[in-house]
Amino acid sequence: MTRYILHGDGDNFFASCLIAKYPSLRGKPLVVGAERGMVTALSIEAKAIGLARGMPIFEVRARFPEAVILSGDYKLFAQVSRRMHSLIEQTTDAIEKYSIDESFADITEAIEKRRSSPEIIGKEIKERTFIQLGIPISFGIAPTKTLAKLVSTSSKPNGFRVAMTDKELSPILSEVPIEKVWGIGRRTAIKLRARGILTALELRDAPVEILAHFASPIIDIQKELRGTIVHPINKEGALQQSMISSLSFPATTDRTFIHKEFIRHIEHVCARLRKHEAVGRTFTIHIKNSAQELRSETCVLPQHANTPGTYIDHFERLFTRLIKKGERVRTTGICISDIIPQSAANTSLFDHRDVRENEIYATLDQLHKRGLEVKTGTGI
DNA sequence: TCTGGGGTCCTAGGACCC
DNA sequence: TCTGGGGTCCTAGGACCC
Repeated sequence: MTRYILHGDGDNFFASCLIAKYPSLRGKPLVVGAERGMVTALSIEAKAIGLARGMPIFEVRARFPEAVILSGDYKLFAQVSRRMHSLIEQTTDAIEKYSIDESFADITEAIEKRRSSPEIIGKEIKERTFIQLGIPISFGIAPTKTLAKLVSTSSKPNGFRVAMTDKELSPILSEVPIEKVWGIGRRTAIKLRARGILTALELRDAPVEILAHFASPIIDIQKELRGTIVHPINKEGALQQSMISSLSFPATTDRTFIHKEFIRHIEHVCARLRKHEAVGRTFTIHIKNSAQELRSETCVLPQHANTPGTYIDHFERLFTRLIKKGERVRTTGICISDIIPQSAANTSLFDHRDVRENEIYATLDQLHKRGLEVKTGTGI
């Protein structure tokens, strides 16, 4: 049975949030990203004068003195994001928060229950979010997530569009270059183009023989473009599969500094694990050097854990293997995966030190919750 | 000890997304 | 064009077991 899938996507989300909070910014060429030294978001006016994402901030200052340059306010963005999500949730609980400024929702039941239409229900959501949040969000309604994303994008800026039939969808798909289709990146686009597939419409209508040369994700995308759901709505609730912390700095060969950065990453991710009452087991550390090469080392812990001491024990071995003498390092990062709920971990296997460490960190987390700043060292 | 086949975990990296 | 931080999923070789 055909479903009505809604996709909501904030327009220039970071810039729009800041404009909603500081109305005096409205109409100005606003650039967000001062804290990273790089443009991460732009207002419409900033795009109009030729600014683009990824541009270094020093270049913006030099070439566009009229631009207003701000740092991102990630607490504000997260807050607006949560509200956007909960406003859609008033219509259906079959909702997936896909990213900070995007949500998918299945509004089929809402339409049936109220004997209504996708146009009416969708418009309601659109108006509700615009009035409550004061930021433009574009919405698209189509039979699958892949199609809904293309439809919402085609409706920008501040748009709303329903496209359920071939007749409605084909003209939209014919305007979409192949690399703009969700899941098709630069590499795959090159291969598809080599076989004469240039648009979303051409991918939808491509014969099986041609797609046989490609891996299954492409076949899935084609199904979605044809209106068959391959990627269902993922409701909230599941734990993340991995947690990452990484940070860049001016390239250095200072091993002590690099080491300290890693320890901070470990403490950071462990704190997040504990916040989610989760534990992880697969531990990867990575660096990027001045030649932009990315290298990593991985190990699997004997048991799941969420306190720094356990990770630091294994970290020393990985660190020695990873860092070459005299290498100029500009990014360090760690990733903890194989994440499961703490309750599902076999705590009876914890050794005594783990138990002790867990108690200590539980106390620290409690203090932290009460707003007391607690500085931890490098684990126990 | 080698020969063979099959399964699973570990590890490193790639491609893609926002 | 790889700027930057946080994610997902897939692949392929090697280790190790039966």
